Amino acid sequence: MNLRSIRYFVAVAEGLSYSRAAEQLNISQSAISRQIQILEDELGIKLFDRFGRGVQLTATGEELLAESKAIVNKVSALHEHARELAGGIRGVLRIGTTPQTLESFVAKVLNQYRQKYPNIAVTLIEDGSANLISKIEAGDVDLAFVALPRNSHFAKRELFPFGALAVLPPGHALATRRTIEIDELANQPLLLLRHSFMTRKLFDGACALSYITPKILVESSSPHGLVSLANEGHGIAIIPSTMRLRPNQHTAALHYEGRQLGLWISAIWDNRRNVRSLTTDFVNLAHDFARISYPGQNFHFKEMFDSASSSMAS
Amino acid sequence: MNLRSIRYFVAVAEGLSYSRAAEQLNISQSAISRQIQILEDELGIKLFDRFGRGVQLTATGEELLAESKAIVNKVSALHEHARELAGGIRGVLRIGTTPQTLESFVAKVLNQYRQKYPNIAVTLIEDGSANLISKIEAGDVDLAFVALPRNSHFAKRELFPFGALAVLPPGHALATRRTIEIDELANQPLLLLRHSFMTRKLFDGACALSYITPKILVESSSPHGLVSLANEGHGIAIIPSTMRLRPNQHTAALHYEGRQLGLWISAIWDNRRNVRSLTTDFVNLAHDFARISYPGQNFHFKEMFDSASSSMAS
DNA sequence: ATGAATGGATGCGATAACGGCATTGGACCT
DNA sequence: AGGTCCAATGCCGTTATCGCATCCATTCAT
Repeated sequence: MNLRSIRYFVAVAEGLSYSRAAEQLNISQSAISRQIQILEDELGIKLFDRFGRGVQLTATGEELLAESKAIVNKVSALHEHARELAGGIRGVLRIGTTPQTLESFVAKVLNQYRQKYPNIAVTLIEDGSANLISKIEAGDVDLAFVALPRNSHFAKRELFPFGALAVLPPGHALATRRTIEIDELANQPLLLLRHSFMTRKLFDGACALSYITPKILVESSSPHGLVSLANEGHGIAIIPSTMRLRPNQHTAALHYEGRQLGLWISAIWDNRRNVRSLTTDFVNLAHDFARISYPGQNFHFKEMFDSASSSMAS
Repeated sequence: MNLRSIRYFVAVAEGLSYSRAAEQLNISQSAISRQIQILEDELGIKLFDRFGRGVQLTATGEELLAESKAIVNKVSALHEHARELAGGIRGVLRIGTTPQTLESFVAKVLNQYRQKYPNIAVTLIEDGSANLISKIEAGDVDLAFVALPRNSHFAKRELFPFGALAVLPPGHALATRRTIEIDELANQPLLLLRHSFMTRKLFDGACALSYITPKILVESSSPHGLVSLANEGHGIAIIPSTMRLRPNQHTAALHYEGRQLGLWISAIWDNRRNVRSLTTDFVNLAHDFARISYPGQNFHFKEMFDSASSSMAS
């Protein structure tokens, strides 16, 4: 069964004439005649009664007409839908982020994006970095915002740096410093995030490389909680620079061997898959946004930001 | 846009493999590959991501899959529906009859028909003979039961004779007769049906040919009413032999020049149109039914019945 | 009644669509 | 590295489809 014959059938049934239908479809009348015959043979049914003057739908033809119209319409709808998707006019964009990045960055970009492309439904999936990378791999999300390991094969675009900050209790010996070396924290009571946080991974990595075993006082999933504890003098909190803090909150950047302990947050996606314009649009928007403002930009990362290129590497 | 490519797309999407889909559809893998490419080009959309190992639906492909499946299913349904219609398993049969024929004959045949073909919906259209013939002409009904004029070009099958009966008041001079010639009614007060009734038309025709102007006492649309009036002695009622009467009701057959005044009730249809098996089935049933019993068969029409052929003339 | 006009059917040849086979090329596994 | 799996592609035969011209039946007008 062919769509062409169904289309012709509907055209003829609506115009009640082979010739008219042919004209309307910009084909010859013989083509119509043949296709209708093919359809009739295939279905084993007479669709039209032929008179000298014109044709007329049979009772069975009448019954099948509604269904046929529906099919033709459905196909048109499919085509239209596809065209919209191709133009990125409509669709679903699935974005994965960590809760922190969502709050501090993605949410703002998303606002702009929604204004610019109101017909695109964005689905946000919150998860840890590692899980997000799996989701990219599996195709469950189109795009993720994570700090990417260096050996990853995904396409990425670096957006902004984030680093580990130390929040020092008021009056602490290090409270006046703007930067702190990892070694200096060796014997300090520490307030740390859980292992699922990229900040914690960075910190653990630096400790391991420095042969330091940190004194962990508290391990929490709440950066804000750690900051409170620090302010009350319980210890030094290690938090991501992307956190939104009180303006007068004193912090120091964590360094390892004189270099800022941090990574680039990137938009990453899978170039082996079809990359839609929806996706690149979002990435571009995020990139432009990060050039102007990004979370934690007041925390001395200018040099990191300037040094790194932001290219569409694969 | 071609149905074939949509089918292939669905098959691949469900099996998540070109080769598997090809095997399932009994075609080569290359055919699949091409059709998917054609579809992708046509829609301007990537439907699958190609990896070294297999393929995977893109997000857009996912979105279009549901619609595509729906289309494939709709087409299957159409095909199935058509197949049923072709086999006469299902469908709508539109039958036109006069109210009298309906009550006395068609209703009984219809009962049998419904038992035999329970899935066929029968629509009954009641109307006068002339209107029914127009409806056949226009294709508004598939089949009609009427007394057909001799010059009609429709296909017909003669079912049973019907004739004009005279109902005589008790004690009337002609009350013992079994047959009455038209001339004998010349000066009798008559109880007649309206002109829309075939019986009346026959009677009027015979009167005209006999140069008789009948004395019309009552003109009614109710045969039963006429019979009542006749029994009360108001005059002679002229009614169709198809009427159901009390067993002891005395009647005489009306003759014109020695011949029974009557016609054949036929099933008629338009052979220029597609004639479905539903229709011929009903005709055959009606014919078989009439061989065994028909309304008014106890009124001396055996010779008429035997003399006429019942062929599928066009 | 007869010829013109209308409208669908059909034979024929050109062409596009389609499928199969064999082969290529990339990714993955061992 | 070699083998395997799987999709892509070049080549070629087959089928589907179309347009043109023509035919045929019916209808309409003169």
